[in-house]
Amino acid sequence: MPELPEVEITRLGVESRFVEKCLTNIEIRQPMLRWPIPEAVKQVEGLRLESAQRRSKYLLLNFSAGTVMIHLGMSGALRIVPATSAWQKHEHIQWSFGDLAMRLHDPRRFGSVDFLVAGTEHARHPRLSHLGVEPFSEAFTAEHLFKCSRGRKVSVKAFLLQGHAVVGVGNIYASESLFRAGIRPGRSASRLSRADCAKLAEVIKAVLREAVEAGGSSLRDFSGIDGELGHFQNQTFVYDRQGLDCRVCKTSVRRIVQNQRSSFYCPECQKK
DNA sequence: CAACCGCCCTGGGAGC
DNA sequence: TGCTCCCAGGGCGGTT
Repeated sequence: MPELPEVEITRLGVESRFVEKCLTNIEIRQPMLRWPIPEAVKQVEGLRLESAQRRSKYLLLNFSAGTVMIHLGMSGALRIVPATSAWQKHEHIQWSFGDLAMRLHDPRRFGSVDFLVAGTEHARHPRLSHLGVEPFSEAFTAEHLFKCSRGRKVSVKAFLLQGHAVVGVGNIYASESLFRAGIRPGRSASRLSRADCAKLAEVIKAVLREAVEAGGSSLRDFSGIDGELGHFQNQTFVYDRQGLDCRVCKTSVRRIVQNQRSSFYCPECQKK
């Protein structure tokens, strides 16, 4: 399930392989993903990939004519393949850089491919304009989290997932961060103290950084562009561990459902 | 605006 | 063995 660390792993892979290379061909096999892939993505054919950026969970591939914006949804991954190799099931689009190509593999097709014409600021794109701050940026502080959570009656878990305050924290890393901060997922965001926010900001950065170092989480579908699996899922404290002993205090980990989504927590370690 | 819910999609697992 | 049902969940759109 691609969250920020998985997208970052993918970005690093694309950057190391294809930046400065010429995108020789684009082939769309399944134009209908989350939204239809716009014809305009073809405009970058024949151009050099200038840089690979990430904003939230979006991968931004910059060319002189514009930016290709890729979202991996919840089952997407980019794969490196020889440009002429046979299409595999669930591979929807191919970007060839000479003999080597990159394909989007996404069984559930919750991912998307969009195009931003050059000259439009990334931040002004409707999908990007309402996003919160990047967790690794200087703007992500305890005070920022505190301010954003004022008046927010939603649970702190839902608050983190919304991405209005900070982006990139999905279901796995929200549960893990709240565990490390000792905060129950069901607690109202509005009731977080300054100290809670300080702790939460600190552990979110740590969890995400550790996940990037672990190559991300490969629970079901995710792998890096060379097929390498992440191993963060083996070191989670609570995520997907309902009924198992808490790694810290041996209490049984609980699973609850919030906003139709699973949350995991230790009732002993998370009392706040 | 906030809160909430339904929907998109497929594979995998449980239960019968 | 195969069927049916349910679940995984990010993000958007509609409603209250």
